[in-house]
Amino acid sequence: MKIFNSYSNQLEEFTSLKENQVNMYVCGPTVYNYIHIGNARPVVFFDTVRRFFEARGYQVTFVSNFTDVDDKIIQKALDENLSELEVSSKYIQAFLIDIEGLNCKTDYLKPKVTEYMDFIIGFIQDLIDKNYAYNVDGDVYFRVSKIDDYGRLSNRNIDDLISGSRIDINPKKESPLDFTLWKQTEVGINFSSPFSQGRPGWHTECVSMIDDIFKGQIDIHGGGMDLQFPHHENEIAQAKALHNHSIAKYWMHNGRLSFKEEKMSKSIGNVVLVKDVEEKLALRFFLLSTHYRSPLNYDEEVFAMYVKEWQKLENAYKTLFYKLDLVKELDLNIEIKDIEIKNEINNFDLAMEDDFNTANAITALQSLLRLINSNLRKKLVFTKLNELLKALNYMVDILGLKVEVTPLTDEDRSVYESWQKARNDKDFSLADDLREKLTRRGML
RNA sequence: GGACCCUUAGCCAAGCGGUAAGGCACGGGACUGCAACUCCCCCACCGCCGGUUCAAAUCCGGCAGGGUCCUCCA
Repeated sequence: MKIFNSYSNQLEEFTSLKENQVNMYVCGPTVYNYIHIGNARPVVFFDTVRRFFEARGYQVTFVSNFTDVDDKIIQKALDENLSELEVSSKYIQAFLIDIEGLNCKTDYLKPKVTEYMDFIIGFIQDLIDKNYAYNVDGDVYFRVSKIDDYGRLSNRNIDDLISGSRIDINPKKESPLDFTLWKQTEVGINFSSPFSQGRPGWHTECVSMIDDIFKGQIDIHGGGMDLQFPHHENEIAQAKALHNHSIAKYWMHNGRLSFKEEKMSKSIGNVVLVKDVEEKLALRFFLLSTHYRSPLNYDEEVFAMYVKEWQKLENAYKTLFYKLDLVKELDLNIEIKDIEIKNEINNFDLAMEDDFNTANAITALQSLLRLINSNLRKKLVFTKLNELLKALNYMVDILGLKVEVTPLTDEDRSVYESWQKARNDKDFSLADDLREKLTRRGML
């Protein structure tokens, strides 16, 4: 399996640090609002990565944090006259509902900054003790100059960064490149520490959590391309300072999602919230339709195409499943022997192994759908149909596009028979009633 | 000012030196009580100009258009 490693800037063969085990961490949301579809891209993508590793038999430990200490949360709390904790827990709930709708697994570790304060403070103290950080009037900064290959992950050199500076220089910092580990403040939620009353900087939370949870280097650290600099660069700097490693063996970054070629942002007013999207799994389909490192552009017409794609998948899945269940021929444990079907699975796997090329994996899925549909209109061969269903389940589980079906009851079966009979008898008004019933049941 | 990326048919999108996958839409067939679903066929010389090569969408250079980032926040 090949993964594009942002740290080395090239495609690398994947080998896990521990056999059959994948430890991965993905930067999670700052919980001060509902998430938009751009926020959903990394969530859906890395959920798919996880699913693929699991399908490959790896034991995956998946961690993604909630940033629940942050200026925006404080602002929101002030605006709505709530506590920061009330704000963050509201949006954590909302986040989990949203991603569940996108069929993302939610059984992962979800550390929160508020629950990690002691550890974060200890982590910062270690940096100070090792002389990688310094305290100026209660603010603690990281001394970037002590890290020799700072900029490696995001591919930039320090001189460019300094000369390219457009922001007023903070006179407290030794160097404009230094970043905040702890900020002294009594505004909003704050904590006591040996440095001052205040709160931690954003860049230090993920690395602290990884340190505590995994106790060492992890396999994969993921997040949006926009986090590469400075956030991930700064995380690496801290890990290098304390542990002399780059946190993760593989760094993965997904491309941004834009809206009609524009950045999706609240100031432009073009935000599409996940909770407002009706066809959630069509959204998942859409998000996986382009390779994860490429930019992805959303607009209603393009999305409508994927709604159609999703429905096509749904139709084929249901028809196949119910055709088999109708005659009690479902066999979910069948072994796939058919060459043609094996071939599609192989194409699917090759695509996923190629740096998670979901676009090509979807092509294999579509090809399988064509095979399914054409077999459904031929004389039914149950072994073949069961093999097709098994293959479909395999792909759809990995992509997280699972279609909901419920096993039929004998009553369902008799309604179906009556429908067939009515059609044969040319009793079309009865047939239409029954068809309506079957459609509502999801069988047609 | 600096760093970097993208440009493939009406639309979405693979491709990474060997002669353009797939999907949607369109058009033509088929299936069908009506409808939906579905099936088959058809549909591009890859932004422009030059270069390298036996061979380029794929490599190099220039031009045009679009986008991202640059020690503030995520």
